[in-house]
Amino acid sequence: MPVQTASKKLAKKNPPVRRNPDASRERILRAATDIFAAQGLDGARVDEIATRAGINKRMLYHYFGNKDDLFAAVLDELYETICAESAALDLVSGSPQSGLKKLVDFVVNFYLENPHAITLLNAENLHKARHLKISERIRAIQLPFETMLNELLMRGVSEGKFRDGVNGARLYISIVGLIYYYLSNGHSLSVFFDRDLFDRTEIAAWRTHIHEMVDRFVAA
Amino acid sequence: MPVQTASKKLAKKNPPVRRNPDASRERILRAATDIFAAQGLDGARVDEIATRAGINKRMLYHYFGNKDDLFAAVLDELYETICAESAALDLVSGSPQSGLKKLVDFVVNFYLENPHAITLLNAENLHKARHLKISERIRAIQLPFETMLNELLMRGVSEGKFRDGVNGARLYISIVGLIYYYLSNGHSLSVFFDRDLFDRTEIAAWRTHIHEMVDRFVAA
DNA sequence: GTCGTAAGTAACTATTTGGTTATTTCAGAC
DNA sequence: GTCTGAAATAACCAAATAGTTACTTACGAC
Repeated sequence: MPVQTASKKLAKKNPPVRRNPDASRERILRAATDIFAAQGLDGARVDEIATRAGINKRMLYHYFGNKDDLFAAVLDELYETICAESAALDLVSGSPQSGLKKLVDFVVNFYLENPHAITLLNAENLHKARHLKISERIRAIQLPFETMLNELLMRGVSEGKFRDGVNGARLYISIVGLIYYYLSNGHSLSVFFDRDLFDRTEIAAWRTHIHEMVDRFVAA
Repeated sequence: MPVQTASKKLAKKNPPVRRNPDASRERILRAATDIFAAQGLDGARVDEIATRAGINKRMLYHYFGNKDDLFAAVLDELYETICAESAALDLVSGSPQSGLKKLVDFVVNFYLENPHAITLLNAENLHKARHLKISERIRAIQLPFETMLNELLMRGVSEGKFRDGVNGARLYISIVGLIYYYLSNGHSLSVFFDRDLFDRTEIAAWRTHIHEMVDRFVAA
């Protein structure tokens, strides 16, 4: 109680307490993304998120309701990003082979540049993707991407470059799986295989490896 | 709760309180495996593990020290199992192709039959595999497996079945990655691709898909 | 038999943690 | 100008939770 007199009394040394709802919301989301990614949903601490965001914890509840909904907001943003960036890819200009290369590089780059994504998606799947279930919007963005990929494959077939019968969805899951597992379980794998899989050259070699696998899989 | 009053009151109706240290330890480990797998390291509750194991929480601390060490024990058993079962594979009898098929089926079956493994390994890698770091023993068991796999590949090359230059470790990581990611992120993926990837026929198709990818990757 | 040790139990505690209450203050609408 | 609702803060709370204490009891060695 006696402490408050200071903030109440003098406007002199009082910091103006600038308001900025959008920025506050954004900073909470950024902090939550970092900390949920680093510690998981259960490992993350609301107080730590608030501190990292540099806001009062009460604001976090003000903007996001509760911890679980905050996590859902983080996830939603991630899903949105993945879908939007996938859909924004141009796979049709150029040859089918170069289109496929572009897709592989995009996926590899995405998970290399967004290490958050992996641990967040793991946390989400540990909880059986319960935050995703609702979103019809996701599906709406995802569909064009699937269509585009299948068209790419069909064009490859008609041009005699790809074999027939390759399923687009499965190919996509394979590409993601190859980079995702490598990064997600890289710590274990590095011990098992006695080398640092996060080393630059090792990662570069893995990228080449994925390209090879994909090329050979679709080759006519 | 009301049942326990019996044990407190009279020695007459008192159940003898049979001792069985090995069984107790084992039950704790089983319960811990289940619950760590379902909730993660941070999500799991020590009380819940104790209850599930049907023992007093104090015993858990008696046998395993603390929560983290219990998790380490669970992980250690898992690593041991994976390495032992991998090393026990016989990849040399039969043709190189059938040896490789056997390996793929083993890996796929292992993760299908041990769904625990995936969430446990994810929990471990969220913590940067800090429970694995020590174990030289793991590496000692893993090495023969690597050697066996490389020999299989070399034999395939010399028999003109496989192409040259395929790296055993990378091939293995690819195989695991393909089934692991599919199962680990199946909940998200099922929504994205609007079908139930955990359906029996869907899983069977995925197994075939992995076989195809591997075959085409190593083919001469 | 008896005795020391390990197995087992119930009740407790210090702390952490998600979430609230009570209150103040800024900023834009009118 | 002033008024109202949203933005912001500090202090608080109840429940949950990892880990303990103090004690009892079975069991095998001798």
